[in-house]
Amino acid sequence: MGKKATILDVAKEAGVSVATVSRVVNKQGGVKQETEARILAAIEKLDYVRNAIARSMVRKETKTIGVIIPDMTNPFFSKVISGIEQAALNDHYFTIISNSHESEAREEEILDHYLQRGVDGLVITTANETGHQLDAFMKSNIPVVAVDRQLKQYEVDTVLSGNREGSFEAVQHLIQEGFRRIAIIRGPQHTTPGLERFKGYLKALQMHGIHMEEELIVDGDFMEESGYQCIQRLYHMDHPPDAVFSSNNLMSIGAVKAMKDLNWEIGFEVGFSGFDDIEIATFMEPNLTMVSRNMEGLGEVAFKYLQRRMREPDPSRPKREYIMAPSLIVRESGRRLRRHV
Amino acid sequence: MGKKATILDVAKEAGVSVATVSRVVNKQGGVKQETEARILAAIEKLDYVRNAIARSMVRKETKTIGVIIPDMTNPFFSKVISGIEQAALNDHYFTIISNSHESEAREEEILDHYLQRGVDGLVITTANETGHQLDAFMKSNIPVVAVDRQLKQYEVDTVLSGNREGSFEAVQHLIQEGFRRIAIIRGPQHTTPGLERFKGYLKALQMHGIHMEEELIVDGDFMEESGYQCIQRLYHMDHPPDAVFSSNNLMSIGAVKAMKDLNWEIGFEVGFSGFDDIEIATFMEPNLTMVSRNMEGLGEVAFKYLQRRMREPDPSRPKREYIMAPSLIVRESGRRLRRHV
DNA sequence: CGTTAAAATCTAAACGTTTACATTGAAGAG
DNA sequence: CTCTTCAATGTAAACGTTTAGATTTTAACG
Repeated sequence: MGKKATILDVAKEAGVSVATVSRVVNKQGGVKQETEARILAAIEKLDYVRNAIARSMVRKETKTIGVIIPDMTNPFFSKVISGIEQAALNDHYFTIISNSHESEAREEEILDHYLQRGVDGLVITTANETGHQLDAFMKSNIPVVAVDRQLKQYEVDTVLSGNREGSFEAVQHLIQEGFRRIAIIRGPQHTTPGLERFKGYLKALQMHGIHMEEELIVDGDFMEESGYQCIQRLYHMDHPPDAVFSSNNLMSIGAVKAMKDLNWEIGFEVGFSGFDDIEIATFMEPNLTMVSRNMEGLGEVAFKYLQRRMREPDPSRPKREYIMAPSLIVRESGRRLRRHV
Repeated sequence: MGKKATILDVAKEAGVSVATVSRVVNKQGGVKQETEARILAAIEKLDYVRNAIARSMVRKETKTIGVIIPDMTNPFFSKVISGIEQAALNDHYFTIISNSHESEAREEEILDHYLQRGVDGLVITTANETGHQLDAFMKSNIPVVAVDRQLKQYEVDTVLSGNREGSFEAVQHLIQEGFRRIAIIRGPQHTTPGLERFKGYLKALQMHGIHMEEELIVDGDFMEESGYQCIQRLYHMDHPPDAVFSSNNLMSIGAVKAMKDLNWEIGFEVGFSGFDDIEIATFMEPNLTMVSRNMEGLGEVAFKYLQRRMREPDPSRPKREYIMAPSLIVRESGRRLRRHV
């Protein structure tokens, strides 16, 4: 196993200059058939493969985009990433992915790495929407798009889902089915999804003339365990709610687990709906009414936005905001069920 | 926004040579306190950030590893990747991830990209265990480790789970609970997990003197839909099985869905167990007995193996094989339940 | 055959680092 | 005062491409 063949080796082998080889490798045309054939043969013979690093060096582009999300183990993010990666690869871009674990420090570390590495673009679901962690990044004029959360300090394209609309529908559905004392398990209020979904909840109550009760609002952190805890809390209240809306997938899982453990029967004793569909939704008895969204689609749009910025860099072009409408999948958990005795 | 500052700009600003700057940036020592301070100041002033591309160019390493898996939307893989990424980032390596969608063509495309990009190592769950898709890759002496599937044509480190042991235990458990006509939904037999899990099934039958029935062996492709179809087929047989073992997570989901649709009551009419735990396992009534494994751990080990090869390249060092033992989580679906009438 | 235009090819600089080796200056030894 | 040593720093080549501009070849035409 000798050294790797370079473009110079190929040039020598084919008896031409490196420029000519470069032209055929890049399919730029302007090379005689015969010469091209000779070069192709040399490439084949020497197992030449073009060094993308050297190429990036002179072209000043890496054909790589960075993606930072809190946790790719969350099905929502893994699907979003999958959408991004798919769209990117079709456009011959690579995707570097890192988990921030919701840690701002980790996020900055990753950003610094990305900066050194020189990604052509960045997709981020930030751990902190109001922070300044992107200062250095912005200075270098690398396009950024925010997904699912906003970047309040910066003017960047953003791809969101209709958080407010989604939770509004889910809660309204509970109301229409006759539930009145509806609790919400909120997500962190300093995040867009957390806050907006709460607003949707409020709006639904208001539109139907239902008085909001402070004690029916409990706070989780978008993780499973907190969903579990919140249900425990609600169940043991003096006047438990007659329905619960959960603000995200992981908390819904925890919530449902708790209800099962408490034998708090969904549909019969308590109504339920939640944001983001989960695998278990269709398996439960009764099955669960959920807000569903096209996660892969979200990722695709994010890449499309990024792509545009990468192709036509123009910092003065105003930022765009894309909001993808979610849909409510009505199943049974939002209905008032009565047991046939 | 002017051009980015280079090491030369910093050198000029600080009134030293690029070599000295390089030395402080790389913390190599041998630089006078005072000089270092001046250089640090210049770096600060110019917002200098070292260009990793140029660095890679001369160091001939990219500090990047490539990961190819069939589908990161599958919770198993997303967890494995998460483990890899975590371990890699701790060691200051980046992780490039691509989905092959079980397509060999896609896989080769990705490999080619990785080759050009020059990853320092590769972790792969290959779409085709007997193919020659890595020929080009191997020529360049880049370390490779296979995860969850083997690379039959190549001598590479491999990280697997105890597929045979896992399914053996799961099936044995069914037997011990009194089931006799146990069907298996197999995965593709040209993959290690597919084949080995089948072998575990056979071994369990054999050890307990149970005669294997051809018709109880049905083939899926590790995807949800095939699990659904297989159950349909089994249910409508003249003599349906009294228990079913499913070879992977996605097929288990499909299987359970089908059983629900058919009203084929798990635990009462039919026993069930499956390889890889799934979220819904604990929510079902009865809940499901499953083989569970430490997926993040699998990823971590994969990186460790890769790391060793990257650090101490020695093609003659024999390949290693790590097999992580799974554990059976006994719940109710593997028991014979009787309804209290 | 000479001229010209177009096509094909070549030359060499540039990209931003790292690093082997060279140089400088100062301290210490004799 | 000269020689040696060592620490600090500098010089320049190398990494493997791309590409603008220069040069050569070919084809076309009269």
